Amino acid sequence: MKVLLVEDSASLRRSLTTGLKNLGFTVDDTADGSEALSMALTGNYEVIVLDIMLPSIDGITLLKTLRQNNNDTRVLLLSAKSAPEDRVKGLLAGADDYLTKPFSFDELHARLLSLLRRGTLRKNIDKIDINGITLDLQLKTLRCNNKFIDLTPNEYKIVECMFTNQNTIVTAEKLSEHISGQYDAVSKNSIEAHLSSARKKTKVSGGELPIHTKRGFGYMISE
Amino acid sequence: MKVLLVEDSASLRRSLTTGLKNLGFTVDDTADGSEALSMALTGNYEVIVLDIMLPSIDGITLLKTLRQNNNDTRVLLLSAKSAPEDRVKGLLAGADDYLTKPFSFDELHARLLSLLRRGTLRKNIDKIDINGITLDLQLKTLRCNNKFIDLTPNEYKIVECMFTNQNTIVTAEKLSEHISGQYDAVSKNSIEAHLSSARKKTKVSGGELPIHTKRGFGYMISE
DNA sequence: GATATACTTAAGAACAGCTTAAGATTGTCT
DNA sequence: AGACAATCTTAAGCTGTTCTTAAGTATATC
Repeated sequence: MKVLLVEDSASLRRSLTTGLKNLGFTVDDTADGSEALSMALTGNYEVIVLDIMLPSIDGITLLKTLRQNNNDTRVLLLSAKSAPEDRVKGLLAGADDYLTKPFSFDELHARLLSLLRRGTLRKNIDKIDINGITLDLQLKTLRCNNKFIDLTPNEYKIVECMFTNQNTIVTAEKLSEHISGQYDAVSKNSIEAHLSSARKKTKVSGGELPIHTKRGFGYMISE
Repeated sequence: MKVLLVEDSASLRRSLTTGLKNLGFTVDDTADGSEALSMALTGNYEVIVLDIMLPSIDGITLLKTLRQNNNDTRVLLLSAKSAPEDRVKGLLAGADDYLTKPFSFDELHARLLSLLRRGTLRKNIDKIDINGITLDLQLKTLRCNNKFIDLTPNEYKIVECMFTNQNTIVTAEKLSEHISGQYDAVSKNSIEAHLSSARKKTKVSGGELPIHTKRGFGYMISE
């Protein structure tokens, strides 16, 4: 698991490097912005931990340049600023997560793991295929045996949420939130009804929706 | 916003207490470790500011005990030592942040705010392996010899509680509370039945649950 | 070996999830 | 605005699973 650490404080850089190496990561590090950029573009890293304050090129500019070059390595920004507008600016520039100094090493570790776990990259993937059932995120449709399956908006959102969260248990509450944007706006029974309908439609087309019920816990797509 | 301040120096304790109260926090304070522990377990605090050097129980031990009791109140450690290994030790024991004496009051303030703001991420371990039996906290499942063992919700919760409290005797009452969230909602016999079933299921998969009965006291996972 | 404690099993009660259909809501078209 | 279609929500019945209880069996400790 290759990590690039870009941080200009020598002591912090050193302690993070050793900490991450102890956890089994392969770590390259640099203090310099322009060096970091060339490393990022060529080094094939899983994650970049990027400080905003840097000599030669600042972190935000570096990140933007990276994204303009269609590089979608996941980036975790480090910053001394905690103002919400800075956070927003960082995320708009294409950061995947944001951590404010001072932070605990454990928190950095936790966030790195969560970034690495996120199977799907931020950049526009447009199709997800699972066992011959294809979800087209652009066309908002499901395909199976070359037949298009028409889903209603809520049915689609349920399937989308499941397809983008493989190997994770997704609770009914989470699906509800994904549908409406608010907590608990859509009842559990309503979700059951939508899912039931979506399953039926795929069955009619000769397929089977790979969404499995983990009774008592939620739903899951595995493998 | 309730804060528990644990600090044995009377003058520092007094000045921090008044300072925090002026900032609008509700502050309880104590100089004694064992008193602090009982307060922490019952007082429902948002944050605990904890000095390491204390009479009766030291801060690290206190913190570990707290975490063993599944209490995940955020903890900011105070220490006179600045050596990185002390910092690491504190964070490993379950601290959320670490501050070295001497510190400015503004810095304490800033860190408290940052602790309160962030959703506690410390609990992000997702797998626990004991003697070849792996508990997956994400997938809510148990693995053994590469076979998945499906547990019912209550069986899972019992195993989870035991796996996250190694080297500690866990009473039936505690398991009951972990299952239901309330005191004494699930009978002892019911827990025995669930545990029996979980043990049977692992045996069928060719393994053995490492949960041992401490007759008269409760259950324990050792080593 | 007696006794208390823990384990196992089986049966009924309670519950979670699925399905269907009916009523409510929303949006669109004339 | 009113009518119509599509979609969403809710309720009710059904099924299979899980939980609890209780009675019988096993086991540790004295």
